[in-house]
Amino acid sequence: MPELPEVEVLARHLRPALRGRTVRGVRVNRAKILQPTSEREFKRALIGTKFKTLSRRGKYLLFDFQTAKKTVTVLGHLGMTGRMFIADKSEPLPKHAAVVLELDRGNFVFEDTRYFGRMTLDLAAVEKLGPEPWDEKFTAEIFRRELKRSRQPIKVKLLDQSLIAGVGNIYASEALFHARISPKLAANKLTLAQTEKLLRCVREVLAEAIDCGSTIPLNFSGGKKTDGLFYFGRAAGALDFYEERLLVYDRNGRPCVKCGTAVRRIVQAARSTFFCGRCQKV
DNA sequence: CACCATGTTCCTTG
DNA sequence: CCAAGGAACATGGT
Repeated sequence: MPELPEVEVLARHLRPALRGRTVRGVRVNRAKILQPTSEREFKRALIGTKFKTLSRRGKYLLFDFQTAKKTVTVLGHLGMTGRMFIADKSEPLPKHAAVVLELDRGNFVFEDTRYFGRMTLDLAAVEKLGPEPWDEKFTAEIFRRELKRSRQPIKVKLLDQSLIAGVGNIYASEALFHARISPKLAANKLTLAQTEKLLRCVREVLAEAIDCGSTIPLNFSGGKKTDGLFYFGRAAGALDFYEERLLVYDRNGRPCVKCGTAVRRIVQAARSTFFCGRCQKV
């Protein structure tokens, strides 16, 4: 479930659920998820600590746990299929529960079928991130200056987390559609006006997704497939609510909502891109 | 069997 | 040194 909006919504749900909780024990079913932190190191650092705060940076979650002496920060990333939720201790763990924090009340479960996610004490990844989309210092001028250095298609650059943090494959296509810019346009060819518009659209698309997700009472504790997958309504077979919000993503061959032309799917940097060849000319 | 999937990192090539 | 492309990671859905 992982792009910036989903991670932000998850953080908002987890924060109150973790408030005041203490870590009594830690279970690791997939040590790979912790690397480069070792299982022993991870357990020793966390057992006995108390949850303090949770923040988001790009698609990463930063959990602060506290002992009398110091703060321990855990970096979480959902990869492609990761989910995090608080479950009653009586509930059976899902098949791919990678890490479980046994709390004084309930379990914090990190489940990830493909195990691409992370739960680690190594914070190096966040230091490589570019600015948050809403960072006021991240102006269109600065954005454009960075884009000038690359001839890669703009869609591919939007996925570069060191350029701007949090945009993923779905919202990259969506933002470009909103901005009426072709995903194939070379990054260094964007005009300042286009760059301004794109930055505005990235912000709008992400903000809208956060709003939308935040209004939904996610049930993270259940085993249902749809839990937490709020933007994947179609694949999860539910919520047409979402379907309407994604205007091009995963809509290959279906009519563009603005002009009726069939939405196209192309492959860029080994990832699907969806766009309208008529609305997104340049 | 084939192909697809919300992400990141590492390796190679130029 | 950098940019760019592709494979790898691991599992499941269609």
